Amino acid sequence: MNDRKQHVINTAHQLFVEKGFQATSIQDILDYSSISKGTFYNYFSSKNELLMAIFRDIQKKFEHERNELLVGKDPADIEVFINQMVLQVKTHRATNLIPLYEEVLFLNDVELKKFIGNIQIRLLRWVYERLNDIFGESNKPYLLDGAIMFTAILHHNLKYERMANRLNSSPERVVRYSVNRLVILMNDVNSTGEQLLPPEILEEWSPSCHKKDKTYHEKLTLEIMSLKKELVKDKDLEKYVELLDFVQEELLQSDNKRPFVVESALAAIEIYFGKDKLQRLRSFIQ
Amino acid sequence: MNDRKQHVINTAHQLFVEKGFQATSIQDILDYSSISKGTFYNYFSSKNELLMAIFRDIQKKFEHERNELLVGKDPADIEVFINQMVLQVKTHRATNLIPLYEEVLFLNDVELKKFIGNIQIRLLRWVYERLNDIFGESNKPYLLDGAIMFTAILHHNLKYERMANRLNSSPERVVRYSVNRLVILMNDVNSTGEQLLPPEILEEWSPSCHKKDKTYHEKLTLEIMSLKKELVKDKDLEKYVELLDFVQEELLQSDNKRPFVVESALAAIEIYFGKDKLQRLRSFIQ
DNA sequence: GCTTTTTTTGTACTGAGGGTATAATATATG
DNA sequence: CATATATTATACCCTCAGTACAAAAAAAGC
Repeated sequence: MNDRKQHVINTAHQLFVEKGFQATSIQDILDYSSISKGTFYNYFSSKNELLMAIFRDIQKKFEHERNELLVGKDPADIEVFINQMVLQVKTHRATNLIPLYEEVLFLNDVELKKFIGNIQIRLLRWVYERLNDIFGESNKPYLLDGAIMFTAILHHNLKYERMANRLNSSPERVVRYSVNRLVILMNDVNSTGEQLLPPEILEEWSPSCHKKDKTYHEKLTLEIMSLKKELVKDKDLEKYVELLDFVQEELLQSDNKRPFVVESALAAIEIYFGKDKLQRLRSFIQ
Repeated sequence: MNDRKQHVINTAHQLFVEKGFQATSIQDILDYSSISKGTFYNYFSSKNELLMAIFRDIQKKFEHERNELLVGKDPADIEVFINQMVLQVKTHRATNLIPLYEEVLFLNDVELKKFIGNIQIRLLRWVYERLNDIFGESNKPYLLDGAIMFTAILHHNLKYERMANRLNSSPERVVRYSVNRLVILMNDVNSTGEQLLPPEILEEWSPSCHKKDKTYHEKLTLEIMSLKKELVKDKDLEKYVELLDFVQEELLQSDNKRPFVVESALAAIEIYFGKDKLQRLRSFIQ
C-alpha cells in the first residue's frame, strides 16, 4: 500500500478516535493529512470506504498478535486464553475499536453493517473455538451459550469497571474475574443441561466462512514457527521471516486468492531450507 | 401536553423506529404529521429535543407498568422479577428503544448522551435494588456485579436468540435462562467472596438522583393501591383513579416540583375519602 | 361581533457537510 | 526531454438542520 495512503489511514483513525466517525468531517482529514480532496477520493471511494480500510488494518494486526500468543502453548490452558483476551481488550482500547464499531452500526449503510456484523460473528466464533479447546467435547452443546455470555459479561464488566476506576482501570483483573464466572457458568449448564442456542447455528451466521478447522490452523502455525527457529542470524534472516509470515497469513485466509504469489514465496524459501524440509509446509496447500 | 404536539411525538417515534433517527429527516416528520417547520420548532428546539421527548414519554409509561407488576406481590419472589424483565424486553422491542438509545450514543450531543447515560444507570440501579429484594443483605457486596452481569447476559442472549430464531423468538425463555444463570453467579460470588465493583459506587453514578429509598417507594405504592380498592364503582371512579395515579407519580419523582398541584389533587381526593383516611397518604409528602 | 393576542404557515435563507467534475500543475517513468 | 500518472485548487451540486419573518388563521378577551 502507498505510503501516503497509509498516512491518511493513520491520521483519519486518530481523528476518529478523538472525535468519533461522524463528528470528523472529510475536511478535517484533508487538513490533518495535508492532501487534497481529489487525492482523497482517488484513494477511497467514500468516507465509509476509508473506515473499512482502517478496520481491516487494525483487525489484521490484532489477529496476528493474538495467534502468536497461542504458538507453542497448550490450547487447553486457560491462562493462554486469558492472555489473549487481555491483548484483545488492550488493542480495542488503544484503537477505540468498540465505540467505532457501535457507532457505525447506526449509519444506514448496508455494506458497512454487514462488514461489522461479520467481524463480530468472527470474534464470537473465535471465542467459541477457544472454549472448545478449553472445556472439551463434553461441553460442546453449551459452548455457544458460553461464548455469548462470556463476551457479554466481559464487555459490561469492562465498561463499568472503567467507569468506576477511570485511570486505575485494570483489564487483567476484569478478564480474570469474567473468566472465573465463565467457568462456573459452564459447570452449571453442563450439569443442568440447559441450552439456549445450539452451536450449529454458528455455521449459518458465518457466511462462506468455511474457515480451516482448528487443527489445520494450529499445525500450520507450529510448522512456520519451527522453520523460523531454524533460521540462523544472517543478513537474509529478515527476508525469510517476512516470506514465512506472508505464507502463513495467506494460507490462513479462508479464500486462497493468490496461489501463484504463495508459490513464488515458497520457491524463495526453498532456497534456504531445501526441498525436503519444505515438504511439510507445502502439504498445507489444498 | 398539546394534542398536536403529542401527535408529532407519536408520528416521529414511528418514523424513527422504521428508518432510524438519523435517517429520518425533519422534512419527513413534517410531511407525516402535517405540520409546518415553524410549528415544529415552536414545539421542540431541535431534533434532539424531540427525541428526548419521545424517550421521556416511553420511559414514563414503561416504569409505571413495571411498578404495577410489583404491587401486592412479594418483592423477594423471583417470579415477579422475571415478569418485570419480560415486560421490559417486550416494551423495548415494541418501541425499538435499545437501537435508538445506541444510535444516539454516537451523535456528539453532550446533553443527549448524558440523558441516555442517566436512563441506563437508572435501569441498572433498579435491577440492583430488585436483586437486593431477592437475594437479601447477605449478598449485598455482590449485587452490583450481579446487576451488571445479569443485564449483560440478558441483552446478549436476547440479541443472539433473536438472530437465531427470528420470528419464533421467545423473550420469556431467554429471560428465564438468564435469571437461572444469575442465581448461579450470585451463589458463586457469595461463596468465593470475589467482588469486582463495590455497590457504593452507584451513588456516584446517579447524580442528584436522591431517589426515595425502596421502602418509601413500596409503601406509597401499597397505600395508593389500598385506597384505589376502596373506590366503589360509581361515575366518579375514573376521576379518583386519575387523581391517585397523579399523586403517586408526582411523589415518586425525585424532585417535588409541583407541590401545589399535588395539594389540590389531595384536596379533591379528600372529598371522597375524608380527612382521616387520607392522613396516611399525606404523610408521604416530605 | 369585533379587537387583540397567540399559533400556525409558507417561503426564503444560512451554513455545514458529503461528494463530483475538471482544468492546471507537479511528479515519476521511460 | 516527453509522456503518463498522481495531485491540487477551485467551483459546483445536493441534502439537511436550523433561522427569520411576514402573512394568514385561530383563540381569547371584552
